[in-house]
Amino acid sequence: MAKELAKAYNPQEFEDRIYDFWLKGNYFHAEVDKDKKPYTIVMPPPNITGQLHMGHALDETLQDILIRYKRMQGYSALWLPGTDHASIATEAKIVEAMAKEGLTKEDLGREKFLERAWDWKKEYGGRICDQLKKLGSSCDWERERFTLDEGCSKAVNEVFVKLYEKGLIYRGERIINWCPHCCTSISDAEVEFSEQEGNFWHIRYPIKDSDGYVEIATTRPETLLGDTAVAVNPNDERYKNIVGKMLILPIVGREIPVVADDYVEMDFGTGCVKITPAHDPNDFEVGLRHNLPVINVMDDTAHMNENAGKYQGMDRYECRKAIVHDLEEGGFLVKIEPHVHNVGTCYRCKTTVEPKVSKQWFVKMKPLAEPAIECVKDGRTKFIPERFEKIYFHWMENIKDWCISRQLWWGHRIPAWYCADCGEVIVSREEPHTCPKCGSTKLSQDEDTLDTWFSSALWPFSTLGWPDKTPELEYFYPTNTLVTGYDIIFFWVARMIFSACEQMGCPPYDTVFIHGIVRDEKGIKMSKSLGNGIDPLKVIDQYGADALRFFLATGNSPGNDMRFSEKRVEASRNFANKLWNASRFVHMNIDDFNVENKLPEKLETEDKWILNEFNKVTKEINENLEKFELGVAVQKLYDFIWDCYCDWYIELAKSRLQSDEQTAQNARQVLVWVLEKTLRLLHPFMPYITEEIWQTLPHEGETIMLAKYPEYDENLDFPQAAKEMESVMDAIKAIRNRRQEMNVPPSRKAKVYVATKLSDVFENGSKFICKLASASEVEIGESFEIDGAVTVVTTDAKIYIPMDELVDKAAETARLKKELAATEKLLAQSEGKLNNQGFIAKAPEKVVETVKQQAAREREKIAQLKAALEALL
RNA sequence: GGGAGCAUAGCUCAGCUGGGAGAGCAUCUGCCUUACAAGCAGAGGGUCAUAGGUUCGAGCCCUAUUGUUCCCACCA
Repeated sequence: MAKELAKAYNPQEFEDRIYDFWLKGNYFHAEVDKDKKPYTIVMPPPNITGQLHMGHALDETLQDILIRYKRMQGYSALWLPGTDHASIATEAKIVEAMAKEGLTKEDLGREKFLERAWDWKKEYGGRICDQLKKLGSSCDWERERFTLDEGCSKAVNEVFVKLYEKGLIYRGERIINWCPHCCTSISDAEVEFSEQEGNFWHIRYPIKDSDGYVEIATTRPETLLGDTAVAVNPNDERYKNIVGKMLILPIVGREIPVVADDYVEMDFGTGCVKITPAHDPNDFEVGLRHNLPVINVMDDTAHMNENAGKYQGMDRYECRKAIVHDLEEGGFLVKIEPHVHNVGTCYRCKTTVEPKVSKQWFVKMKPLAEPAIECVKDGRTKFIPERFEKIYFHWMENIKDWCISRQLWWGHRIPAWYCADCGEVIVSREEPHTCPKCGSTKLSQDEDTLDTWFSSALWPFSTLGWPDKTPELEYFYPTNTLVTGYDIIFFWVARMIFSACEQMGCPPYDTVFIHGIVRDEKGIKMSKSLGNGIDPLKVIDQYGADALRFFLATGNSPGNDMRFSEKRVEASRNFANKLWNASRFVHMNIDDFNVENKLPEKLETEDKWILNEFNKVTKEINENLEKFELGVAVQKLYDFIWDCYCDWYIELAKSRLQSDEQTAQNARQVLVWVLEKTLRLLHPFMPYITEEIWQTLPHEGETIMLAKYPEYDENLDFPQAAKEMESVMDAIKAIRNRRQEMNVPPSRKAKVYVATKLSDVFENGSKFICKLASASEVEIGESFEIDGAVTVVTTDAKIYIPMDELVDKAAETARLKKELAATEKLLAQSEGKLNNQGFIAKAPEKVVETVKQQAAREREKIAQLKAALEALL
């Protein structure tokens, strides 16, 4: 490691080196250690197809802050990384690549296709992990997992078989969402609704053996081909007489019945609804109730099939046009009304999904949802922020069965086999060789794979070795915190919770820490199609990972979206630079001496002040971190480092560093001690720079990563000294302010007279007033009578600066009067409170005391101001 | 249709269990004060969306309203 700091802060020069140093030291690795308490985070596995984006950067940063904090607190802190096979996304990518070679999946066959997929995974699957490393992520790479690896696959089969045996997984013909582009079923959660402009086509359906007709309206005329009834409300007087009669389906000529069903709303449209059980979820239900035939009129790519007669082969939208045309020709079309409606689209490819009857595998959700609701209700798992619990409950309470089979090859193949001879369905952990029912060996495995989310739902325990009883599982499970965006609560969080409750008997973590999404500078969601995404790697190249992390941590409050802001990344980099330079200053002053990282016996007032401040901020940061208020914590650290340590303490220490050896040595020790502890406080947020600096300072241990996280220490409380120091600091600020107002350059020094009751305090502080308030000399007394002086009043002092030629008596008087009026107003407020019986009686004692002190200070200041005014006249 | 978030300085946002409004950026002024101009010292700028209510006390709690964003459901 570096022995000294480079002149300029240049994160590119050390970030990679430090990451390697951590890896070599194996510091990220967490072991089962009975002497330590475990703290576990499982990383939301990024897709192997993914490239690091700002959303990952935020998610990873928050996790790394938490895990580093806990590691420094002495936990055996495991952050378990991994990747997701992302069946649908990856398969699409490979199909796309093959298409360039003029190949299709079918050309290659399942086996060869999977070989290609695995090759692709080997080549690109690790890319996202390398990118995570750039951020400084301290995950345990030895324990890296993949949702399709052997262990996870074993867990998947185990769960599938167990649920099947319990009757919680079944196979059946249901209406599912079909994506004609991805050519697979997708779950309800994977359908996104988007508003689209369309039409209502009003169509006449003639009544058989009559001149009459009924009028229906539809947004999808092509589904007419699959109509098997028209429904009306049983209470609808208008249609009572035709219930049970037959209609002639226009164009097709098929006879379909009129049925009565409560599902139909009388007030909407014409009160008649065409029923297409094969292509609409509601119609499907109606069809079941009335025993209607189900006629599927489309194939897997949403082209019309053999049931569509002359329309066979047309795409669904071509067919729509053709049907409308033919209806018009046949005189069936009454009118066309423009209509905006919500259309379900595939979350991946945005193609309009086609509801379709299909034989699929489902998870029965109701029994699984109950314990998952319970564990959040009783507080075993809590969401931060809490409001997401409502969203979670709402989803869980209204959950429908989960369609888990996908017509894809890349994924966990469904562990079900069918007997060609007797039709027996065999669900088994291992491949069966004979049918247990008829003994046949003609068994074939189900062609489908499972929804990607089925395997990620098991992630918190499958990655720790389940279903085997491993020591890791025993020790690290249940995990502690899950960090993720609100956008995948349904996809993932909810499914993890019910899976864990079912398989493990307890929820997978105690806290779900939710963050928002990172938008672009204008507040628009970053997306590939808009091209407004900002590449975190480029930001890291330019400003350093620490700056990016700091920005992501500060801009953020739990559950809320944030905007990317290059200006703020730059400000974060500037903060790192500030810390860097402060550290260089410390080095300049300690390098030629033997300085221990230990507080000296004798502490000056300013030492006590900085220690008091440090202790205060340490306490607060710990509290904030425990409550997941990372943004608040890091803001406080920023203020402490910049304002307290750099702008004040270093400046206060400068004169001492020039003083006699013992005085200087004491100052050096305090400088080092506070800096070293402060670096620890900051380390979880800015791991690289803190390690780089820490290594050059006197320290114990190999790495700051494993240094103990500072805690509140009552021995560092110095309230009295802190107050005294602040009196002097107030005076300095007030003098600076006055000089600035009068445009006096710092180079022009002036003697300062301080009239105060706290003569010891100011005697001690006079060197600071000289240095920091451009005073040539400070004289302290009870009172002074000085002509032609500028007067500055603070609570504890009345200060005169004789600068005859600059003093404008009238202006001076006006200014003092203004300040007097302001202070009197404040005092009136304070006294108002103190005279209020309700306040005295009901406000906490502490608050009353504070107001009393305020009032006293205000009175003091008013007295000073009045005296100063009098002196002027 | 149901639900949620947000509304605070010119801009972007913090503000933790109610107890004298903050930061970054921008603006203005003065400084190369030997760690830092990616800096130092100062200044201006806010009826905390609106109207009620609870309370000794409200940016924070309650009710309503307006604007805005999002989630869920979905009537053919």
